[in-house]
Amino acid sequence: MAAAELLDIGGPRAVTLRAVAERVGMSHNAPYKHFASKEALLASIAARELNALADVLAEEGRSLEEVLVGYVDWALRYPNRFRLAFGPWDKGSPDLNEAARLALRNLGSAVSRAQDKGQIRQGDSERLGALIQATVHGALEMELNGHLSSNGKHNMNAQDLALTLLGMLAPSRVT
Amino acid sequence: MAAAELLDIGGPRAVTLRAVAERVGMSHNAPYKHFASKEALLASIAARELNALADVLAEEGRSLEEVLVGYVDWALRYPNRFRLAFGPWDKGSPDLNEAARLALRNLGSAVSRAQDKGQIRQGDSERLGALIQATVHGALEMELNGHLSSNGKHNMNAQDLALTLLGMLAPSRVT
DNA sequence: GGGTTAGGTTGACATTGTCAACCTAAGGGA
DNA sequence: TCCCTTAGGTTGACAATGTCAACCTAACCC
Repeated sequence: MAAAELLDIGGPRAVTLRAVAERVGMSHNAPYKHFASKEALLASIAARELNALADVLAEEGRSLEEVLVGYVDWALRYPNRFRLAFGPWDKGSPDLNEAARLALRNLGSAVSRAQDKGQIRQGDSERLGALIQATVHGALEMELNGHLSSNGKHNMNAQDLALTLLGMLAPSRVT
Repeated sequence: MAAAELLDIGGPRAVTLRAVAERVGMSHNAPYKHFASKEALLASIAARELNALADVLAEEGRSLEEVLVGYVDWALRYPNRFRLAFGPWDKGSPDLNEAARLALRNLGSAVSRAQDKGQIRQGDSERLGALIQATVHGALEMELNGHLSSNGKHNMNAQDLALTLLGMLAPSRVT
């Protein structure tokens, strides 16, 4: 997808319908033969990215820790794709919402697996999964927006925070 | 600030230089006498909002739990201000970064106070603070973007997740 | 009193999303 | 075989928007 490349190179501002059209060697209105609007185009690549992310998260044989690190790596490598995929979607297209749900569900199942293996404490796995999602998501957003490094002396990063949370979720010996 | 009102009413798309100017009863170029660019205007209201948030977080006599709930309430009441304040700032203006640091520092001191009172476990307070920040931030963003309610059966919300995290950070009895 | 300047105005321009009208070639039924 | 639909593409136009330049005016200071 040409739009995703533009997004990677020049950020969201560079993703203009005309630039996308030119990049594919077509006239400025060609995109409208494939997408109803710019919003639709963006939603399309967002869904694409979310599905790719879901695949990564679903790879078998990975521990929860590895899954989280993979997630963080992906987001840091493609910050703009990450922001687009999880950004605000006024009228979420059905497949976009579906992809988001799938990605989060795959993360949730990794959490369940970790619980089964006794790596993190028992309890409402759905809530635990949401908690981990929120933390990783927030840590990523803060790191990407520079709200983490500017914070304290030892510059923290999203991966640190994710693993810290995992440590705190370790099964407490007595509680 | 007229821009903030436009932001509340019509979302980010409604915040246009010309609309702001018209709302103040001036010509379409008047804003340039006060702000160098639209970016600068947005950064200005973002800094304003962050300072207001910092004040709320700094109110004395509030427990960490109350501080977090206040934070969540503010973000949910003014979603667009929240997104703008913590959004990506390419070239962060100095006062904007300063305001962000202040808000986060106030949250951090609330964390330290909670540690002193024995409400949450000891340990690197800076890291714990960042962890809480990340979780609340991520939970808010997910709730605002509809990634939380669409997730599971019991519809979770940001406040739930924040309080859940606090519960997990309670001092473990034996560890 | 004259000049500087903060604040405001009008006019213009490039960019960008979007709509409308037109075109063309592929294919499918009559 | 011929017509007709249609997917995909093109050009031209338009409104909205950020931004620049030029001009204007009143206040204020030396």
